[in-house]
Amino acid sequence: MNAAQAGESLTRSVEDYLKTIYRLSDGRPAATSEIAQALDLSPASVSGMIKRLTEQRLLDHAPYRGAQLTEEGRRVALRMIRRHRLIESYLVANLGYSWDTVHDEAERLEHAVSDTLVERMAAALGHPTSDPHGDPIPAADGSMIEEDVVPLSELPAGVEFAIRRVGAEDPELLRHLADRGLRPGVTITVVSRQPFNGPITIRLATSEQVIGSEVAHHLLCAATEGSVA
Amino acid sequence: MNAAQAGESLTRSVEDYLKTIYRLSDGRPAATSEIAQALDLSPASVSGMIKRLTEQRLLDHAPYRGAQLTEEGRRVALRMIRRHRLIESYLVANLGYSWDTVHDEAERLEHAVSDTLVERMAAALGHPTSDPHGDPIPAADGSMIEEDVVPLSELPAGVEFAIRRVGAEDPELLRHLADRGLRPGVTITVVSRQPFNGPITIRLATSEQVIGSEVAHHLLCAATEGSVA
DNA sequence: TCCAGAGTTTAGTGTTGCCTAACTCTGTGG
DNA sequence: CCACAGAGTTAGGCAACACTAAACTCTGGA
Repeated sequence: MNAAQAGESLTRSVEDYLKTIYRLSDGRPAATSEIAQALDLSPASVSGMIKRLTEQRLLDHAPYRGAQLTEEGRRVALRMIRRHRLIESYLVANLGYSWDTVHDEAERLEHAVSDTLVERMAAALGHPTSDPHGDPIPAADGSMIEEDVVPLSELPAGVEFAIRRVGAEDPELLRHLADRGLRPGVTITVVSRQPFNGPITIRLATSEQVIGSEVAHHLLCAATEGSVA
Repeated sequence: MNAAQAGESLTRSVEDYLKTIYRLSDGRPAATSEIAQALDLSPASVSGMIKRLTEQRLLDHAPYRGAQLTEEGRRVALRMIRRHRLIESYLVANLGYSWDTVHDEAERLEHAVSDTLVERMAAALGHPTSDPHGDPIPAADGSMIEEDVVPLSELPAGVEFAIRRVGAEDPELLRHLADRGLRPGVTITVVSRQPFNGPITIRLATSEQVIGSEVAHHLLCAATEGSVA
């Protein structure tokens, strides 16, 4: 018997740790210092929590080797991500939030909503598969389809692509992008690119834009249906 | 400078204490044991919290004499009650909740939502003044109009009244009432009443019902427009 | 291969908020 | 008018989580 299956509610802290470790682990274990930085805590605090979570079988941990989610830990993390993204979607669709302001609200609500409420919101939205930033919403069973995407900064010129996801939370950046019509679903073509990470010129349906490479990094794209496979 | 004005967030516990003490105080201070019973905590824990809240100027407390909200404490309590009732209203109106299931969900959400979200929900509902149970929703400035009501158990026979509020949280009782069409807004007339707290017969628009005095206690009524003042 | 610095863990504290056990106060009945 | 039941408080613990300071371990470069 483990904590989550026993229906014991995990604390907000625990949920945040697991979510963060999920985000940081890309196959490899997450380093203590990485986690500390992401959560704005001291490494010592993280070390302590890692120990507790390892005892609860939510993490696997070898000292000095970083931490990795167990199957159960991953389950919890994906549940939190599902909640977060569905809440963001709901707030944008029904309560007048814009994509640059939903994050903080969802961050708090994700720890408070019941499964029932999450599923009601999902149903009200027609069971969406991605959130306002284009990030995929894990299914209730924990499965998630991660589309292959390429940062706009690495796109070849002259080929049509669609923006799929915007990998950013910073409200200012998000507003900057929204002002320029750069959102998931929008079709773009790189016209030209300057060397040394210089600005990139792209064509949208009705305009041309010049954007910096920093910004272009956050625009994750995939080939459109119509383009060459 | 006090805690709430400084924008420091109060803990969930503190918010619950203040809300409970508001509910229990009817002019008089709330007894430690009353609070303990309401929150399902030991009297010792409550004593400790009362001390801390008194230091924070959220309560006035004379040892062995119970606790009372300060102006600031009342402000916090009313804010929580506003949140709770608006959340309940929103969930019932927009997310398929029924009045017997909303309480627990609202109980958790009220601590997590931002003022922005609460006000968006209020706006989406058209700024309602009462929740699904008929309880008045405090205004954003903390003002609340408490209508004078009389329990159905004490109503005179033969005069038309309207159910205004249902003073109960118990889901079973709420379902029992809903099944019989006994909700806020419904017009009723007491037909007869048996002595010794016996059952009461009431007439509704299209039916007659016999209800126990226990249940009748929770149905809070007021004279209808049309009836004699 | 060794060692310096980066990274990690341990040790010791503080806060919140809960508990039980033991004590103290209050008010009422005899 | 005083003792005693019961309400209220204090004392002492514990668990979760955070911190700083100090000790330890790992690794890469000379």
